[in-house]
This record gives sequence, C-alpha cells and structure tokens, in this order.
Amino acid sequence: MTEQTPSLHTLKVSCSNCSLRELCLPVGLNREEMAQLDAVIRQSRRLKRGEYLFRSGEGFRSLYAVRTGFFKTCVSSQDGREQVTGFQMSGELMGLDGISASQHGCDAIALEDSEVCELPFNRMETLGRDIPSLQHHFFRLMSREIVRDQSVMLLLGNMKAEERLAAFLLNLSQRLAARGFAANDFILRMSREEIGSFLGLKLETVSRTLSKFQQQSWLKVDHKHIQMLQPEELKALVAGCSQANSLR
Amino acid sequence: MTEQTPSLHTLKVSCSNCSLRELCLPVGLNREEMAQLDAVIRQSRRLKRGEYLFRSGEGFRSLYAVRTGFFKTCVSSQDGREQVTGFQMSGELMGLDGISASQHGCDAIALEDSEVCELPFNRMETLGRDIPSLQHHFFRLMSREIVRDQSVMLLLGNMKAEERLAAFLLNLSQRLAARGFAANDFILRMSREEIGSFLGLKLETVSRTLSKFQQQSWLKVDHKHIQMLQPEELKALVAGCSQANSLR
DNA sequence: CGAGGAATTGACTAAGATCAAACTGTGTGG
DNA sequence: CCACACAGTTTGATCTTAGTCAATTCCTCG
Repeated sequence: MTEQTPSLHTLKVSCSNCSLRELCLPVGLNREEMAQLDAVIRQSRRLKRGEYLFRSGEGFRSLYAVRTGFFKTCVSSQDGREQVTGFQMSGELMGLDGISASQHGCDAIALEDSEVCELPFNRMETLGRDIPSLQHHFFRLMSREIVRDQSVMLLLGNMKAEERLAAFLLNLSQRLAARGFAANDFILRMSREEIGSFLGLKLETVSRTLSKFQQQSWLKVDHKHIQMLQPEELKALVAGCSQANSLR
Repeated sequence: MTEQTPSLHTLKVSCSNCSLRELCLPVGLNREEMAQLDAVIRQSRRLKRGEYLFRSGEGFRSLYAVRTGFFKTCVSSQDGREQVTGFQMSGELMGLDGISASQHGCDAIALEDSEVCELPFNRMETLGRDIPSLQHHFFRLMSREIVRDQSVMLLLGNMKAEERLAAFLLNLSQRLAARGFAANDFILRMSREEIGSFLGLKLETVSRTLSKFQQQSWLKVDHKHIQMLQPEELKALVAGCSQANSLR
C-alpha cells in the first residue's frame, strides 16, 4: 500500500473531525455519508488579508465555508458605489448567489488572514440526491440567507442610524458568542467605512454614533476594540424594530 | 372508464399545459417527469384582493407560484414598521424564506384578485432527487432570490429617491414586458405607501418624485396609470448605480 | 521611524421626513 | 341613482437626520 504522507500544508481537513461541524453542516449523517462528504470537500485554501476569494462575474463552481478568519461580501454598481452585503465568520457560507447565473454575484474579500473549505457545487448537488438530509440542509441554508437578507432590508428601509448600529453590534456579539468568544468584548475586523457600507450610513455617521454610545457609557470604544458595557440598553434600542436577529 | 368530469372550480391545472411554464419552471422535463410534477402540484387557489396567502410565523408547508394577479410580501417589526420585501407577478414564487425555520418568514398578501399554484415543498424535494434538473432548478430559484435581495440592498443602501423610483419603474416595466404586457403603459397594483415601503421612502416622497418625473415629461402619471414617455431618461438615471436589473 | 490610511470631531448643507391641508376618485348605503 | 364618507394622493411649509466638507489626530504597517 502506497499511502501518501500528507505534508502539513496539504493535510486533508475533514468535515468529520471539524470543530465547526455543528455550525456548518448540522445534519445527521452516518459514518459512511460523512465519508462521502469528506471525499467531495476540498482541502482548505488560505487567504491573506485583503485577498479576494472570488469576484463578481467570475465563473461559479464552488461554495466556500469559512474555517478561520473573517470575510466581507459586497456588490458594486458600475459607477463604483459599493454595498457590503454581509460579513462572514467561521462556519458561514459564501457564494450562494452564484448558483443562479453560474457566475458569482458578489465579491468575497478576506478581512484578515483566513482559511476556507471549498464545496464544489455540482458534486454537492449530486451528493444531495443520495443523502436527503444533506439536500434538505442546503435548501435550509439558502432559505436562511433569504431570511437574513429580509432583515437587512428591514434595517436599511426602516431603521435610524443608532438602531442600525445597535442591531449590528448585537448581531456580531451573538454570533461571536455562538463560536465561544466573549460576547461583550471583541475586535471589529472591518473598518468604519465597511460598517457604514453595510448599514447604509457614511463612515462619519458610524464614528459619531459609536462616540454617542460611548458617551452614554453603553460601550467602550477603543478603535477596533469594542466592549459592550450595557448591552441591555442596546437591546432596548432595537427591541421594537427588529423581528428576529438574523442579520449576519 | 369512469373519468371524473371536472367542475370548473376544481379543474386541475397542470404545469404541462400552463402558459407560464417558461417563466415558472424553465427546466427540460420529459413527458413522464412532467406528469410526476403535475401529480404533486395542487390545483390553484383563488384569493381576493387584500387576502393573506400566508402570514409570518405560520407553519411552512408549501411554496406558491403566482398564476394570475399580483402580490406583495412583507416583514414587519414588533413595533409595527412594515417593510415590503417584494412584489410578485405571474410565474414568480413566494415562500422560499419559510424553508429555513419551517415557518413563513413574511406575510404574502394579494394586491388584486389572484390565483396561485401550491407546491408542497416536501414532495418537491423528494421529486428533485428523482429529477436532477428539477432539483437544480430549485437551487437556481433560491439563488436568484438572493441575488435579487442583494440588488435591493444596493438600492436601499446607496441610491437616492429618484434613482430608487426610476429603478423600480424600469424593473416593473421589464417584468411586465416579459409577460407580454405593454412595457411603457401600465397600472400600478400597489399604493404609494407600499411603493415607499419597498423603496425605503415615505409615501409623500414617492408622490413628489412621480410628480417631478411627470414635470420633466419622463412619465405621464394618472393615479395608478403610468405611461413611460421617455424610458431612456429613467435608464440614464439608474445607469450608473444599478448592477443588473434584478429587483422584482 | 516615517508615511499614509483610518478615525474623530466640528461646521454647514441638503435630502427626505414630518405635519398639515386640500383634493379626488371610489365605493357604499340610503 | 345620488350623496356622502373615506382612503389614497398631492402639495406646501417646516424640521430633522444624516451627508458633505474639512481639519486634526492617531495608529498601523511597511
């Protein structure tokens, strides 16, 4: 038997022993199904901060799951206006918008050095036919993305600057907590401008609003380091205007 | 042979002879597959103007395709702010957001007397495993919805009132044209308030902006009756700021 | 260590929201 | 069939919020 000795870099990462399994593919697969899945998912790819994972218009072949690091996805118009459509952290999926036209509909950019798993879509589709629960999981993932987008629409269409920022911070906090990080003490991976782009605000407004929250001692803001001193106050602010908290 | 004589009301509508087939399920099915599909899709349900097709929070069982008529979907926050997330016309699908949580994530309301086909989701899912092109079609549909939502985010996050309204009218026009209706002369099925809710504007702003377009003789506005006199001007207005025209 | 990008803060502006009043079809009930 | 009520719309006046422009400070990264 000539088993290849895997070098550290090409070490096959498998879903079966991935710590993100619960977040990424929470679907009851038996041992054999899991092996099939592992056979399809490509070893992880590393990206440096600022690197593009894919660009709008590029041919679509795969979905990508964040293993480590942090991404933004954004669409931009011809005249260069950019809309950040989401920020993705470990266990979250990118590229679902590419299926419809067989080409990516947005840019995905690493906001810090990151690592992703590649999920070749054709093979995942085929596998889904053999593993109903996997197929169902993909439908759910796509649906969840649609629900999230609807929350963003509600935010952009109806909420004031303070409400938007509070909702954003609370959502980040909650997602970090779900990954075992501190909920009330974290580092922003994105700039004020990127936050603004996501929230439909200008960077100055983001900055001012953060300062305002700090003055009210709801937050301690030290550049990218955020401490939520009174998360209840932020929650009270968005209590009325959010339906669920599915922003991302 | 005891063939049931179908009454007018329970007349089984079949996909195989539906005039919307190209819009709704543009997927190369053979005769037998089409028969399987017809067996799963429920006869159409009629709704009067103002009636709810489903409500946010209700159990999710089916997707719905508009056969005739016009719908809006909207999410609302606890304190009653409403965000219209889209307007649906014949051949378009509603309910995709319900898959993720097994309950509907928005309200769907008929804006005129309408008729829908019900697509029981579990059965469609099962059928998808037998008919790969059908499965693929559903992934594409969901992805298209995500792409559309991203355009709406770009609109809500970056565009001015005039640009939003122009993009909205052009999108409507294009979709009507795709259904064989006049592109430049149509009736709005929704109120100014509903347009505003969709576009993140107040009804007064929608009204003023329509008046402005009329003053420039880009439009003739007679209540709900819109005539586009100079669509090129509207196109020029949104040329820079839209990526594609996938609003809905 | 220096340069340049990111963030903060202030002053001013403008777009759209809000409030208010008047007008117009539409539809309903007498 | 007409009159009235009402919802939807238009338009004006004013106000508020967030955007724009600008100056300064402060990291961060090469």
